[in-house]
Amino acid sequence: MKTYPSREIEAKWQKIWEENKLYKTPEFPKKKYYMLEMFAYPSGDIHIGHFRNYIIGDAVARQKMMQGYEVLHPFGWDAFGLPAEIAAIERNVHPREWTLSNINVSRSTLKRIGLSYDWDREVITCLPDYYRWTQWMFIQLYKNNLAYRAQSLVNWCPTCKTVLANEQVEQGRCWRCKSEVTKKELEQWFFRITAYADRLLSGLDKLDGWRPNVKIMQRNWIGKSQGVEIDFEIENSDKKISVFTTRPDTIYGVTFMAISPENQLLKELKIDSKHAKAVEEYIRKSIQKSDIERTALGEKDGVFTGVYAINPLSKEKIQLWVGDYVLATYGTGIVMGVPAHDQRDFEFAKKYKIPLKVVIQPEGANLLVDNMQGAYTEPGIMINSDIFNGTWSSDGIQKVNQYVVDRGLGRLKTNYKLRDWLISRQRYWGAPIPIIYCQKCGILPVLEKDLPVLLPEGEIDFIPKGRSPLADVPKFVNITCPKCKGVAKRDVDTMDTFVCSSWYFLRYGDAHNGKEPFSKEKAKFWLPVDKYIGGIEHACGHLLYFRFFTKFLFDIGWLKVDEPAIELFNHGMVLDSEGQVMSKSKGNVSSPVDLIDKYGVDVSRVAMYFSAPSEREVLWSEEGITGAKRFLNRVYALLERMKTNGVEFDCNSISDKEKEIYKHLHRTIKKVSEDIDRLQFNTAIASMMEFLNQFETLSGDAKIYGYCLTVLAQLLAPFTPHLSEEIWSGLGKNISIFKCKWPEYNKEAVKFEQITIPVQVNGKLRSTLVVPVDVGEEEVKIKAVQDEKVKPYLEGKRILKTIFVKNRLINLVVK
RNA sequence: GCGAAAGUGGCGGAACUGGCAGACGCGCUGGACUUAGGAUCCAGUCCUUUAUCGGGUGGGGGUUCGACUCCCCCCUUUCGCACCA
Repeated sequence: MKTYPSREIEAKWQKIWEENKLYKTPEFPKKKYYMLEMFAYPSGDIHIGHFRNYIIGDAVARQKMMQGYEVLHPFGWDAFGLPAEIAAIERNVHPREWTLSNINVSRSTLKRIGLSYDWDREVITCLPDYYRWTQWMFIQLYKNNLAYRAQSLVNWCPTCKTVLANEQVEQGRCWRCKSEVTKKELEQWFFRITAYADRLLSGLDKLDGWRPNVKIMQRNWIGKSQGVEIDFEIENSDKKISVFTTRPDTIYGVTFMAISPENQLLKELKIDSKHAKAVEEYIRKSIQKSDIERTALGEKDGVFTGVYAINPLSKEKIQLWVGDYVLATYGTGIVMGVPAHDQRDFEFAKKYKIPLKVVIQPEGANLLVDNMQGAYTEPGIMINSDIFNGTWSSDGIQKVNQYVVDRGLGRLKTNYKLRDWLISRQRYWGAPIPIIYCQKCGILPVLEKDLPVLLPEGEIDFIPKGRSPLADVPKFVNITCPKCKGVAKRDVDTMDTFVCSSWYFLRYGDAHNGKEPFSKEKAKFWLPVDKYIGGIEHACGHLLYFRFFTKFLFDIGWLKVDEPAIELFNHGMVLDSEGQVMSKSKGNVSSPVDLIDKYGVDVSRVAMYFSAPSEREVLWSEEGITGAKRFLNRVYALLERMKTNGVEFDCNSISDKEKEIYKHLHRTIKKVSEDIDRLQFNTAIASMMEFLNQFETLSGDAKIYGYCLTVLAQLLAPFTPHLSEEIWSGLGKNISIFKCKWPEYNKEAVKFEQITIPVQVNGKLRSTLVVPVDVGEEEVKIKAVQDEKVKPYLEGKRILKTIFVKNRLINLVVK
């Protein structure tokens, strides 16, 4: 058998699709479906992982088209950002040039794959007609007090020489260059995402179409925890310091307090000369440490300040220590140390010989301070706790809270791990922050009519120096104040790329709007996204940010929905055949271009779909291609073998064998339809292979031949669009297969007339019986008992019980 | 450490609500057709056995007439968070 002419077929159909604008989405169609895949970062040509992501979305989009939906299936480029800038510096070209040329290469690859994108809606975030509206978003956030500038301790990447958002620090390292992240005190712009913490959390409960793991990751990232803030007085001072705790039931066990070295309160405390030097030294050393040095491995350390605090409940005098195991940015930055009931405090106290005090006693046991190998953190009975003695600790939490609140010793508090989103970057390649600093008028947002604030082109030295390269462009920096017309300066930082990608999905519905980011009507029509497909690596970054933007735009009346996507699907990664992540440095990157050059698009697609279910990772090797190639060759050959004309046939005049095949076909329609719904493409294809195996036994002049081929072409169309179109036109159709209705299965035909059911004796398979479908227990039992293979197992035994499941099995329990 | 997912032939994987484990494909073995086969077609392919019997879904226990599937304990792998008080 010759290989089918994939190259010609692909070129032919891609041209026809383009000429007929098959994938152009109309403006306000009757029945909409928004199929979105995460847009691409143009750091080179697209790789095999993109290929997988996009062909998954493409299959869904195509099936939806065939089901009568007008599908919004757009594509775009996340084109600003550090990686492009770094690559451009390495190659000594302008980031813009580098980015746009990558986009051109990648776009033409995507077009060669023949994906069903409406290219008229393409979005490129680094172009002024897009980033103008990114800046507009900033200004709306600013006007609503959700963008603010603050001096704070921020994550600093010493290699990239820029600050990073919390979400961009992975295990203490920069998400891009993997350098250890340090802290720096800087004044920066933040988005107040924490104002939405509760809604971002509760909104997750409504997202039934999101896989649970992403929701769990977001929940953990938001990290809501309810507790109480308790005030401690300082001895010989009128100052008070507060701690946050979720275990107020252990309050009588506090034997020290620890404050983080960065805490500003340290400067206000009166530390005597005996301790001051050691404290200062300790603070200096801690702040220099990287996050990794401070958190991982090493044992906890600290230094005593000489200051004492008073426990507001027990009135005991306790030592105040500085310890860099205390996080500066969580709670109040001060913790109460309960070494008997908190493992961290336990380690710290052991090291510095701080006393332990047991206040929670496990039921029926007696903890002895001297014998404790670790903290006891489980619930128990409160002891040594004055009026609370005898209370079960989990009830004690409520009671102590009440006590504290009633006496004004503290207040209930909810804390989140989620921090505000730091969005300024000291780099060139991003959307400039649209803010003006006027000596007289202060901080002013750029007037909306003056947008975009253009990124200066031309001779710019964008090699990182630790300050934004824009600071060195006087033409950019120095302007007149829009209010007083006096001397003013622009903000010289650019925005985190994740700001650009937080709203791109809204632009697709109205990609060329020059007056607004998007029209409200169009957004109302297209949103929410029906299905969003992308990698799971964005779980706590982009996928949180775009929810935040959606909620914000909902609040200010631009959107009618407050969650962006109904369904989220995270496809698995594509790894090399040894299970390694593909990367340029390892030289194990597979290119989809090589693949489609060698085998054709449809064969490559089938090989990828068939290799694993979509959510699972794929160890990619070309070995799997063979099966896909054979399969499609055999499908193509069906057309040449056909000797009948047309697809009509009379149900009453077909042979039994044809009837069998007809029924098999309808079971296949059912299976494929259901499998596409749950993105189980591997089993959808397997079922079509099974059908093909039977179909091939049919002679070319069989009455149902044409009909079977028609339906098979349709079922295959989401996966092999080019081949399906070719077969379709070969069958005499003169309209695209994607404009024709997706086949529906005949409910009668999918039923079996006869089925084979297993006969078990004591749960072990002994025989099988062929019986009419829906037959009753008695009839099956009679047959089963008489079965030659079953008989020996019944000899001399009594049937105690018969388990019969209709159309499933019969099990005889004997003794 | 905490959280999540997963562990099935030589390999990728199937078995959706407990009901014939290994669909479908790759690979392999044998055969056919061929000057040739890295093309195609046919047959076989979990282990053991000539066949039956028996065993078998990471390991151990349990529930059940019946467990890859449910429950408990353990092991391994991958991912996420990582001193969040």
